Parts: sequence; C-alpha cells; structure tokens
Amino acid sequence: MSLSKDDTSLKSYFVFKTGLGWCGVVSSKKGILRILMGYPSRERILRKIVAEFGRSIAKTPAKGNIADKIKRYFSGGKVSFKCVLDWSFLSPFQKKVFKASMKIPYGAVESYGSLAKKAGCPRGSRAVGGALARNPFPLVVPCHRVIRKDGSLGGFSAGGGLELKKKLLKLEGQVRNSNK
DNA sequence: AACCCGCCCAACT
DNA sequence: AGTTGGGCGGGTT
Repeated sequence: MSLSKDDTSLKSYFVFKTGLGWCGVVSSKKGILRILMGYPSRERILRKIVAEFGRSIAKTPAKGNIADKIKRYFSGGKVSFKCVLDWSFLSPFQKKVFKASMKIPYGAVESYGSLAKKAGCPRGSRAVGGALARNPFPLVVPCHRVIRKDGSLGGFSAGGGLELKKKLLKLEGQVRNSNK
C-alpha cells in the first residue's frame, strides 16, 4: 500500500472534530484517498497524515459535504455515503471486497465468510478480514458492519478501535446490551 | 518461501 | 462459557 513519498500528484487534506473524535479526509484529483476517524487530538491525526502522505501534502478548506455527513452519521443520522473514491491503488481483491461490503445496508451486519462468498471467494474469510483491516475508507466502505459468524465483533483497526466499532453498530441499532 | 491475520468449523472440556 | 487443531486465501517481507 506504500505510496511514493515525493509523488507530485497533488493531494490535499482537511481535518475536523466530531462527537466521536477527530476525523480527516485526504483526497487526490480522482477522489477520496483516505478517511481517518476516531483520533483523540488534532496533533495525533495530523501526525498520522504526515506519516502516511508526507510533509508536502496541502491543507484545503473542508469542502464538500463529506464532513457534514460524517458528523450527521455520528449523531445518529441514517446517512448513505455516496462519494467519489480514488481506489486506483487497490488490488483487485480489495476492490471486490470493498464493493461487496458497500452493499451491506445501514443497520445490517454480515459475517466475514458470507462477505467472502459474495465477493466470489467462498473460502476467503480470513483474506476478507485482512482486506478490511486495511480499509482506507471507513464508513464509506462500512467495514464496521462485518462481524464474526458467531455474533462477536471481530476486529477494527481504524482509529478508535473496537470500542468505536461497537459504538457505530449501536448507532445503527445493531448491538444489544449483550456485551459480547 | 516463509510468516502473519479483523476467520470458520467441528469437536471437544 | 472457553480451547484446540486443521484448513483457508491474500498480503507483506
């Protein structure tokens, strides 16, 4: 996934604060390159962005409605994230998995295995887990809706960790108080 | 060519 | 409830 550091293709970012931590969006000319969320401070998220995209990345005013959508979603709105993504750097397998996962509707969940089947890779549950573990577009590619077959949560590697996954599912009405 | 995994399933205790 | 052991497929080094 390594992006060349001194790539001249222009990238830009903006960050913003939400009820569930600091979030950020990095874009290229083609679309959104990366969504970050769940960071505890402005410094932390900036450091992360610089670490991944280099110091030369440009800051841009929070244009577009993606920030508003995320905020609305975090406060309980049933938001559907339709936005242009730049996934030119993803592997074919990742594209298949992300595409399949975007079909999971708000408020629904699906298991890694079942998603693997829908992505055309019937025994690829672990591979699906691996792909989702590096999902650059959390929320837009709703990897938080993918859980284990037995109902336990599985993992979540975006900022905020498993706790955030639990919160998101709760927002969507999916986590009973089982505390599993 | 080895590792690592956000898994799954059956078969146990 | 938890553990084990085999199998799994993609990604990374």
